Amino acid sequence: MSNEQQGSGRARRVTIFDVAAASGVSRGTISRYLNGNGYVSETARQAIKDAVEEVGYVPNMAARSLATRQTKNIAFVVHESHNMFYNDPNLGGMLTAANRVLSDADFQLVILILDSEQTLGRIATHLRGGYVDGAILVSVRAEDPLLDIVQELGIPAAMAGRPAGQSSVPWVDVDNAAAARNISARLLGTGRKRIAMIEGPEAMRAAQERLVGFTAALGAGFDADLVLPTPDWGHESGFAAMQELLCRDPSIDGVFAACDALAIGAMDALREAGKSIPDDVGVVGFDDSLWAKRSFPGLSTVQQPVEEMGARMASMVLRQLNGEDLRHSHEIVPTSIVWRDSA
Amino acid sequence: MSNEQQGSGRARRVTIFDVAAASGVSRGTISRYLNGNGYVSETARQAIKDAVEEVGYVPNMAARSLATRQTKNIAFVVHESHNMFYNDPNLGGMLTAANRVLSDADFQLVILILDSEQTLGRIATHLRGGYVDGAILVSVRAEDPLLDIVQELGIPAAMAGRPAGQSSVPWVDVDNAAAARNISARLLGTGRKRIAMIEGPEAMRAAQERLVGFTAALGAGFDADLVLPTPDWGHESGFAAMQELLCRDPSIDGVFAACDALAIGAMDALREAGKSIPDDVGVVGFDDSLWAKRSFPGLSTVQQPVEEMGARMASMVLRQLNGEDLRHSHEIVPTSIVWRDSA
DNA sequence: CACGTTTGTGTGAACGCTCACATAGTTTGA
DNA sequence: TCAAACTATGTGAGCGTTCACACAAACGTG
Repeated sequence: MSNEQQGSGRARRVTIFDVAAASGVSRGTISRYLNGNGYVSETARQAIKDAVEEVGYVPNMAARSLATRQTKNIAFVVHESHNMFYNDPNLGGMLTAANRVLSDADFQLVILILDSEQTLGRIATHLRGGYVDGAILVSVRAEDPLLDIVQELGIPAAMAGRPAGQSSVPWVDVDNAAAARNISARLLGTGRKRIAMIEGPEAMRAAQERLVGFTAALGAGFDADLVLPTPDWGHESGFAAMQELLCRDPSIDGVFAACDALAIGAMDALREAGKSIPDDVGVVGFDDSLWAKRSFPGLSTVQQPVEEMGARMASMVLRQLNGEDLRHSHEIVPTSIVWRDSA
Repeated sequence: MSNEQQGSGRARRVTIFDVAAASGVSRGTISRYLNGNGYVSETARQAIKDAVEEVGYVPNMAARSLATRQTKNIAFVVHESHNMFYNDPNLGGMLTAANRVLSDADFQLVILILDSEQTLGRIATHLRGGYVDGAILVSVRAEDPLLDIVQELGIPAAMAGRPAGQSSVPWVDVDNAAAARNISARLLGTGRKRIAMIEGPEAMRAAQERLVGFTAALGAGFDADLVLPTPDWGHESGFAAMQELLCRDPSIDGVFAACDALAIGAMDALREAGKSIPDDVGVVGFDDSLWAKRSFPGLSTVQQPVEEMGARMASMVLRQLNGEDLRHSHEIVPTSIVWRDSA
């Protein structure tokens, strides 16, 4: 059934020479046929095709990479410590879309997980060692060493989210301010009078931008006392922030949380305080993560066009591979709102 | 700040020859130093170390792979269509653990997503083209072409879950029957009298095994009428199955669902039927997925030792790389129970 | 002190591919 | 009709490593 040699010694690999022998055509022509450049006659074409089939030839990537200096691999680097990898469907969407775009261009996406100093070194080696032709970076943190590495290497790259420091790596991000303004306006439209915002870590750009949108939406109804930053984006922080907000003003009837996890935490706190959602208080979030889908009641939130982002990052890398200079450029993609039952 | 050449032409790569020139030592010695085999004097060692630093040398993986016929890469192949990638924390745990084990052995994990016929072909090429030395397969489906490819190629591999057909690829799985028996017994221990099971797709081994455990736990209290298979593992199927079960016997006071999604669906159906959980009916699931954590009330379920599984698969691959013959072998790992509020 | 061992080093040939160049036949066009 | 294209093919060199082998020095040991 299987035709590989078993047992003693490693079987000699099938090489382009075998195809040459079987087809009666030279290496050069076969290479041209395989890579689709240069002239190959119809007869040769057919002979090669049959020979490839006959001997079971598969090109050796290492040899090809060595000769061409490219691998047809693109890295998708994920910070595991951000933990988004498992909880965040956004990441999955980006992955899928990027994978599709790259596949179409005959590139293979390889995902690298960054979860320790040791891994950082290995990934750096991976990138500069010529395993990949380009990189897509997601969940990049402020002052990320990865960013420096990619920049220094000068390999084609793209990242999700606006970088914290200055960096030449092109990025794609959503219009946080517009999204925040839209969903806040919609929450306002349900007749709420006292709307609070759980801001997220105030040092982070995304949090700041979302606050801008929130402020714009509320206009005169804005009250700085009802905006509370949190140390992180986590569920527990949302819980604590909501408790604090309720202390400040028990009459709060609407909450915009800067991410879904914060919103879920806030809902838990509200429930514990005896508030009903959405009757007493309307809650909206940001991200459209799994939590939003499975929370009770379903969380109204901002849906990020993650597929779009993934696809754009992929094509940014591809374009750079094609010689375009995309340094310092960026793209902003629009969001939409998913309205469920929490407001 | 950055020292790479900009602009015209591609910069010549730094090779082992540059290190040789800078250190006054030959290629051979440098190679021995880098790979840690053979003799290298302390003086040479130091000189090489300095030279590597000085010229900024990083070994070229393609060249190394070509010469050694190995890549130090292990593939982690995921069926995207199973959609577990995004929803299932189990997968994330396996990934992390496998990554850790492989990193320690100086291997790099690369994740490949299988989401179409086209991708299948590409991945097959990737595997046989010599991009990786081995593969870890998760969410393998019955009659998976991937399994055939891996087997035919004869590359070191390991998979999660007992394969449906016969296959020589070693696998790791949980003791489904024991886990099902344990959690069913525990549910029984809460004083339930009429316990139903939502079995899952009855053609699937995991479903069958869990049924065996369930039957064993119930003993004389078992009633075949209260076991219902479903067409798939989805939430909607759980909902429908629960409705059917309630028709058959409205006095049901306990439900064991063969996976969390089914359990969540069942809970929704129970709620709709006016039953309170856990007072009227106790519900338990299987998997400890995100759904279980965020459901309301929190779902009591079986926790799979995913890290353990990931680590074991990784070391299975490593051991095969080391020459061990693991074909037709397998390992069973024990589960634990996470008791929340749904029963 | 001659001889085997251990320690250390350099060199040529792979590894399997692509690319540039050389060569040659076959069309075109003035 | 002869040169300038276009079409088609083969060949040698090179991509950057490792590995086997040859060699050489230093070190016991009988």
